[in-house]
Amino acid sequence: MMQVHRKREAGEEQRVPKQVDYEERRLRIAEAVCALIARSGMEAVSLRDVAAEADVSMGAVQRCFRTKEDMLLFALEHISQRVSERATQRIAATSTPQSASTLLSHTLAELALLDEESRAGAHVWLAFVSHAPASERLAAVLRETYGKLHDLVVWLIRYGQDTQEIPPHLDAAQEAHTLLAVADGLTVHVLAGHQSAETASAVLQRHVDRLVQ
Amino acid sequence: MMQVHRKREAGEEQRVPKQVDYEERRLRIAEAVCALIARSGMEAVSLRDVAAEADVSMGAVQRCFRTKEDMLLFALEHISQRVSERATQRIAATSTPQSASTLLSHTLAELALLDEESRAGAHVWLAFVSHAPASERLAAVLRETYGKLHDLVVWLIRYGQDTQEIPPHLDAAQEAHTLLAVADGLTVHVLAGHQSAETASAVLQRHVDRLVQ
DNA sequence: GCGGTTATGATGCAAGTGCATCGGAAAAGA
DNA sequence: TCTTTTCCGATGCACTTGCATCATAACCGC
Repeated sequence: MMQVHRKREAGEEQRVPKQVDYEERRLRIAEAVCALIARSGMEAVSLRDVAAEADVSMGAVQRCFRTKEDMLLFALEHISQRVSERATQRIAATSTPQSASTLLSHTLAELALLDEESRAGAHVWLAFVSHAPASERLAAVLRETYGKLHDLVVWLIRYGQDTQEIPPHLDAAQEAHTLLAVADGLTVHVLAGHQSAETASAVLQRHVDRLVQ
Repeated sequence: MMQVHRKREAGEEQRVPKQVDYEERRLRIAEAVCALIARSGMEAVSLRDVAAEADVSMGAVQRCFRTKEDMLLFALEHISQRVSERATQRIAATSTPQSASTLLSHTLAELALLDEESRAGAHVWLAFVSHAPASERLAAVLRETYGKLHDLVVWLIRYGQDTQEIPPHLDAAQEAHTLLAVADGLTVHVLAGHQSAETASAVLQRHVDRLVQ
């Protein structure tokens, strides 16, 4: 504990400083893991390749993470957090109150990871889902994240019901499940090349539209 | 070609017969691959483990498939075919004409791989989707299968429109995309432990119900 | 029967894996 | 300035991987 970051106080002369920011390094490695997964799948992730991708030595990777599984777990937590964060920010950032409909569709589009720069995230996410049965710890993170996202969508639906955009007789939890399922399914379809991102977001939009009627 | 199965005509005395049914062996190996993927993920699939799981020698595996990727490809084609087959059979097997609604929900439940014995299939399918970017050949199979499934659902929807169960103004292709997305999304959710198979099929059922109104 | 053909399972091999170890360099304390 | 402590990155190691090779064993037409 008490991990103070003392790095780079003085003028580090072109050499990497001795004491490095661990948190930053971890994130950097997590990004490298995601890039590798997105490029060649999860089974292509080796400590060496990760180190090379993150442009650090293998020893540094091992220092940051005790085992490979720890590293993968951190990477998953990283992108989980980023996804939830982005979604909630999208909501909180709207200074002018928007309609529940647009809020919903924007949030879900965010969650479906349809835009190009989220493609990698989609890959990583799916890779972890399909790897989950092999690691209970990964599975736990996935469950937790899904739980949070579900709660978020439920909240949005209830908000829509409060503003009378969404029929009050609908079961918010059920609708949230369906919406999340559509989003995830579209993610899969885009990733599998069955749909383009454009048609996918159109499908999503239409589904939300039908909900608000 | 002209691969006649002459195996096991005489009384094979406890020793494996010399000429073996290749097709059967391939299938057996494919099953072993699926079992391994379902149990421990795709990166746990090694030729040795597959051979052990299928209870054949490693040489036999190498004889059946020139490379590991060929093996995986065959396994994917195998389960793809099984999934489509099961779905179409579900439709064709109904001697008494059923309502489009029940046909749709049954077919989609089949495609969502929700029942317990399809769990492994779901795993395998998802593993391949997340592995697809690393192998164009796998991706091609996925696209083709998704295309077929999409056509199937479109056909069902049009059928429902013919029988006036489904409003004629709906775009069958679009609805099919949504339905498939819901099915796949639910597959993901069940696999990730976010939903139980029961709630998932309830969600699916409700979605179909709303379609037919 | 019997050579010829073919399938078989064991073994070899180079490359790659995750992880442990270690010499030495930088920071801290005197 | 000199020890001490911390920490980094390279190397080593035991193991697994996918694939190639090979002697052997079973079937075939003759």
